[in-house]
Amino acid sequence: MEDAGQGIDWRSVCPISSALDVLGDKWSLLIIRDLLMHGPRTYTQLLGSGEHISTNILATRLNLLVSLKLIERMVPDAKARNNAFRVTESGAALRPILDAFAGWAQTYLDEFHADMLKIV
Amino acid sequence: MEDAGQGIDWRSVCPISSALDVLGDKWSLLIIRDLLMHGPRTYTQLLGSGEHISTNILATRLNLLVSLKLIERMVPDAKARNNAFRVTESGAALRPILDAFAGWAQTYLDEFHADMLKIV
DNA sequence: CCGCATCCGTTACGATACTG
DNA sequence: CAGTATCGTAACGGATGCGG
Repeated sequence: MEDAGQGIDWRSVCPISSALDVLGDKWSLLIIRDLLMHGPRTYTQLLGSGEHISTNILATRLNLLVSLKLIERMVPDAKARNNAFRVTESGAALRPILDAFAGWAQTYLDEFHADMLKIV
Repeated sequence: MEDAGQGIDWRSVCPISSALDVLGDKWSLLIIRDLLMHGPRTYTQLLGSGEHISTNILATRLNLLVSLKLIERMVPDAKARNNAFRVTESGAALRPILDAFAGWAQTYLDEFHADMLKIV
């Protein structure tokens, strides 16, 4: 499958809306988070990441993120086994956004989620 | 319904994960965007916003965002008719994140979505 | 074993009709 | 105007199977 933006139904021409068409789900940004925090990680390593994503969802998300070039395989033309994923420039550019989400949550979600980590 | 964080199943203690437990969907941040761009807006005005959210989804999201204090009604104890929603401090604090999403999309989604607005 | 794909029950979403 | 009720569809989530 060599499609790219075809997989996405862009709701409008608004850039914010378009960003959410790609990242507006519960898993994509967590995958990016794991790759940014730990460096390259394999499929199985990503499966073990704290929150519990199921196998089919992870595979689907990884394919989408690869097709949109937010992440890539370390060895492009090797077989999947132990061929870790890493962020591209596009994915790495999301780091400030993830940091901002963390700060926002610590400030404004504290009263609703007392167990949340205070320092990252 | 006077619940708050009970409505949310927090997946982990990670602040990023927790932020996405609240905002990790296709509509919540778009509602915040509309309120930040246009100021207070009524239910019907929000319904008319470019992307087409359906009535039940909007009502559900508004209730969740109110319960988590990201938005509030202009006149707390008045009836719903013409009682617009506005962002609280919590919701307003998301403005830099939305701006960052816009910039990211314009830079990295351009090749997949040529019609996207270049300037906001 | 690792990296998925498939099957299937459950949940969320989305469009439309309808109500106070 | 501001929602709720209903119902069909799509996405999710867990279990399992299977090739390399």
